[in-house]
Amino acid sequence: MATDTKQRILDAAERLFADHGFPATSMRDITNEADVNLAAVNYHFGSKEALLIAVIERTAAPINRDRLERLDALERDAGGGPVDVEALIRAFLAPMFDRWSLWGKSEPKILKLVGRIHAEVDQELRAKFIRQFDTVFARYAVAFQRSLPELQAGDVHWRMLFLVGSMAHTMTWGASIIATDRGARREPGEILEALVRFAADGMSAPAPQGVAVPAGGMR
Amino acid sequence: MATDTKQRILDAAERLFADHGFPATSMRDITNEADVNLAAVNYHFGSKEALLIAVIERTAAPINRDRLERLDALERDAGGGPVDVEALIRAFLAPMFDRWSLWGKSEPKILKLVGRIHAEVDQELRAKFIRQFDTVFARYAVAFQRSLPELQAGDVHWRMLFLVGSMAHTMTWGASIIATDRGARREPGEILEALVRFAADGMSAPAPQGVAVPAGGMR
DNA sequence: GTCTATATGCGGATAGAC
DNA sequence: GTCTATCCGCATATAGAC
Repeated sequence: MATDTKQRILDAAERLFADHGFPATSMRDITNEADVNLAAVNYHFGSKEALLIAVIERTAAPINRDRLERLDALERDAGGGPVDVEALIRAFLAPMFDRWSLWGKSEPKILKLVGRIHAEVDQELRAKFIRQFDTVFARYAVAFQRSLPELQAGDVHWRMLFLVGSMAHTMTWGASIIATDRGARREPGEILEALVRFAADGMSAPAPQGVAVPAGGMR
Repeated sequence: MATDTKQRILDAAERLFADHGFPATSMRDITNEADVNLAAVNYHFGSKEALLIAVIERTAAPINRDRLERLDALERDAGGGPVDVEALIRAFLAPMFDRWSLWGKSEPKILKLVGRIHAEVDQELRAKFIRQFDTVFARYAVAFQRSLPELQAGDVHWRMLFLVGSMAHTMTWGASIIATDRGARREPGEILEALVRFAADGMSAPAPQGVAVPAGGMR
């Protein structure tokens, strides 16, 4: 069963990379967990790094495709006009939370891993598969700019960085918070809505006053 | 020069841990960078892990002390009443950004590392020095709850997670964005204010409607 | 396709001379 | 306190039998 072996390796790698990170996970860890032979990884994928890329591809690619499709739909409906900021944020975030929901009770390792990708991986390696994310980021940046015309492009970028940070951190640590913190138990859908609310108000906050204040406020 | 050797090891470790992460950085990398002997690390610190803790202590401890002092001051001024949310957020964030400013033009490796700590480090290791952060988090959670009484405690926790995520991500990736993205160049103080604005509006967003809505809004 | 056995190198840590 | 030399285990990767 060749495909089964490949799948089991991918599943195990996903779990372990998510829990311990890429550098801290050895191929022996992976092959033990997957209950396959050590040599199987190199046979099927070529190298540990190639395995990581395969894992990422399997998980991140559909999410990013989904993000772009939702953005397309929103822009089509808006007919060239600005899209509602909250809808924009939801379109960006929902593809990740949807997959969390799909996993039901079990921990969303996929997302923890995707969260890690944003935060952990070394710059050079990151660049290899962040290409697709950069495309998504750029498309959304344009859309946000159109919906928030009073903001400078740089301000939009920074606020999007804040948004991505909230998302990545939530994906990485959200599950363990749910596990430990009694009163903070929430369904993925509720967390999504909480984050959408938080980010929508943050994104729509008034633009920073430049150096040239119209006199009155300062001093 | 014994103390000099210790300092150089700490400086080099800080740089390398920040850039490549803890597991991916070898002691040989560190001692080469610091231009000291390989054995010096174990002589002065005992182990690689103990070195990481020493690095963290040197950087994170003052930041967290600062956070608590600012919170004390705010609560003293408020005389038992609720503290302004924006002031609360600024008190939490400013200690990190202040240190960024202190570094002037050079990259704030310290902060990138602190950002990584929140995102990368393995749960068990993390627990060792996150104690102090947990204290800070808990104190601020109480203060936020008092300032946002319409929110449930769990909602406050989640929003604080979003806030921490924005901060950590900004610390980890902010410098490289400044370096690459022309129009996004900002002073640390400006980024702080941008993040305060973003998070203050996010934190103060309306509470999520529970299941029992007073009829009228939905449908 | 899957296995065992092994090549080869890097990892953290230490012994012991100076 | 600082150095060299070295232990020893684990890392990735591969050769070659089945």
